Amino acid sequence: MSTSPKQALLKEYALVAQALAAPARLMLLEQLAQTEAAVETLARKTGLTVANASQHLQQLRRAGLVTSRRAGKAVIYRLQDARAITLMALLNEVAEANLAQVTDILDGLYGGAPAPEPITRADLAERLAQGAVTLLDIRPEDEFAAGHIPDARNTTLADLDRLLPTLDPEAEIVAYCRGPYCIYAHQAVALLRNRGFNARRMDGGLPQWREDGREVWGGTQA
Amino acid sequence: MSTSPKQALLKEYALVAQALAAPARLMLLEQLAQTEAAVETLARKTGLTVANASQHLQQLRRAGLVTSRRAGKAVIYRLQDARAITLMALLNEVAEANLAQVTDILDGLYGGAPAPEPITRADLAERLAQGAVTLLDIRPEDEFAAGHIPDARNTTLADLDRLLPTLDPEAEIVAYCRGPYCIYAHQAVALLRNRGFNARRMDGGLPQWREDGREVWGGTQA
DNA sequence: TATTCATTCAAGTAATTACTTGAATAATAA
DNA sequence: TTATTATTCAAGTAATTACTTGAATGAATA
Repeated sequence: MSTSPKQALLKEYALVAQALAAPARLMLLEQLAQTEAAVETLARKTGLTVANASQHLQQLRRAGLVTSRRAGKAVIYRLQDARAITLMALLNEVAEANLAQVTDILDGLYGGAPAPEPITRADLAERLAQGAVTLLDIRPEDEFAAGHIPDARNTTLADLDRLLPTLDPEAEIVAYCRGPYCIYAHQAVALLRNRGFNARRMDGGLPQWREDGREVWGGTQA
Repeated sequence: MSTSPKQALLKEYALVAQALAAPARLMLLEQLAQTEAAVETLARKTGLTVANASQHLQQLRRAGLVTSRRAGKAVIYRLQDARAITLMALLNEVAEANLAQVTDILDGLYGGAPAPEPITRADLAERLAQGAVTLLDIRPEDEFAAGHIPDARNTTLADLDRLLPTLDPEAEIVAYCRGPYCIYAHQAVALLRNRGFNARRMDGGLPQWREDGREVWGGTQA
């Protein structure tokens, strides 16, 4: 009886925010926003040790953001609350709008030039329907396989050079990757613009496209 | 050059989440969502020491959520990014949806009965237009003066008893306070229902009503 | 049953965080 | 100028956090 209900509630809300307050956990959530996955997979993708990833995932679970189930020897984690995606996007928006460091880093990806405005998902959907864009999915093959925007071509950054000769120099190119934290799409756009292509980034990534309720090809995520 | 751009960006996003990850700072933000205020005022309202409040406010400023300006001897803090209000509401939603402790505490406010469903702001606006509801603003007088929902009557919890005889026992009563973290409205509704009144809580508080773009009376907040 | 593999637990360390106290700064008023 | 008031700064302490390492658990396979 030492804490008031108000104090107790605030502590719970802070617990949710706390879960989002470490780079390691943001990486894990970004990964889980693509598709559910086992601990070992998540650890490998994020560069964390397995024990460390496990502990972070448990913290996310305590905050109600993810759940887990056993599948044989493995434990599969998945997003429990879709609001996690919205929360992550908001953190990104607040940081981009108010923190000079963030715009500096993003400009740095374009060699110091200001980052070009992204195309909105609504505009992209329209231009895709007209067949007016070449869409590139800059994520590892397994994430592409687990779900991607219709008609997107999958390539990693490393393989992008090889793809260049097959791209129409006149066409509009749009690149996307995991979401607002992912810099692959930025890097792809920077490279393409350097080679004279008309390239832009999609605002957000696949999780946001999915959240919009738009069509997704591949995968079986509920 | 020891950190990649990705790492650096994640650290900034985590900084924003970190700002929300302490009960003290959530209280300050809740207060700032009512109206801008000086450090001493915020410290008094939240029960923090002045030095401690000042330090928390500086942390919120570093995260880009608030700004400050000098006004004579005082320093006035105010919300810098309206997304802070959305973020706080989302933390509340995630916690209510997924953390058993939270529903337990909320039910506790009603003596163990499940917390009654709140009325949405849209529904409330409609019923207010019909003159079909008595609306109670359960916040301190100064916050009411700084802005409130049209036609609301201001009362503190302590004074509610005295107000009871003037309330129509047949009328529908709606109570609201500071926002999703504020429990005054819960407590007022619990008391009113105990006395046989037909009372409900409004979903969210004044900041959410304002965010909706609805009319607000009093105050001069931009 | 014993072995293997994936995950979690437990203990330890270094770093960070919240809060306190008292002094320093900044603007106003006497 | 000196005094007053509001805020910030600086230093110290206790508590918490992230990460590592190695052992323990749980489920599947040989």
